[in-house]
Amino acid sequence: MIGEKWSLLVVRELILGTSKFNEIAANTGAPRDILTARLRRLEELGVIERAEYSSRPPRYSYVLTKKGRDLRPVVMALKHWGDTHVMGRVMQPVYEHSCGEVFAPATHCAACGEKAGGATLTRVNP
Amino acid sequence: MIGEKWSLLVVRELILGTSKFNEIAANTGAPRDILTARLRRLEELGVIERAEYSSRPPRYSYVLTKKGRDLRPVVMALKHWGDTHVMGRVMQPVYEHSCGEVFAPATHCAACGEKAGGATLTRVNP
DNA sequence: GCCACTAGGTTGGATTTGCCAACCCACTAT
DNA sequence: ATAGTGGGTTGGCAAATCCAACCTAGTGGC
Repeated sequence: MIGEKWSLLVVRELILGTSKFNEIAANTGAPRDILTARLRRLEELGVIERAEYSSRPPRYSYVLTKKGRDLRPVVMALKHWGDTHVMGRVMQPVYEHSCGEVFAPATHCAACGEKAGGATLTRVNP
Repeated sequence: MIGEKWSLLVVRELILGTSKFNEIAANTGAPRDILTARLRRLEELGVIERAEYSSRPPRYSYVLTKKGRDLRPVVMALKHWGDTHVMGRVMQPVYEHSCGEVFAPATHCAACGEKAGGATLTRVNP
């Protein structure tokens, strides 16, 4: 669903607050025709919604649905991975947590709240 | 890097413990020639490693490097999203956390350890 | 009234990528 | 002798992508 080229980049842009067609095109580098196709597809999948913010001429802004917003952990985790393993330099922070520190994601167990590292997880039905 | 078609599915398989070419091909559904290209690419990117487990005839197993293993949070988050929003049914569990419960990922702040929800994050330099 | 510019696309044609079935080689097992 | 396994490679075709140019319907400047 979000594995097609450009789709997750579109979601990233919407998470970051971009909402207009041309901005998304510029920030992702996606060709405009492909971008149109992806936006339509993401809309029909219920990941994003199109809101008309002007009629005559018709102008639309794109926003995430709940389903789309729930992809934030995925994008955050991927960004963290990219910062750590791909970019050779420290990236400027994007989010700050309510504790006051720059936000970096850590995966915890939803049931107990403890950090979930390699050894704390065991496969079921191997 | 991992946005090409099949790449992240390959990583998923390796995370789940699959290591042989034919198994990866069967579990992902990727065409064999494309799979070959992806495996070579992931190897040169340092995400996976090829280990010869038999010479004459040469046979290889594929394993994740540290860089590749660090993608687990991404795959976990994506699986969680898919289970919640795409699959209409409850999936059989894959991991169990050391606390004894079925594992579901939750994103916390790496600095303070508190859960990181929508309102606890604020953008820096909007 | 004329020109340039913005926003959100659509179109045509070239290029790239992906898919599939078939084939290959070097073994092993029956 | 035959079939099966493992890890590929090859050729031909279909589909997706890319890019530049174009379109429509406005707005702003002079």
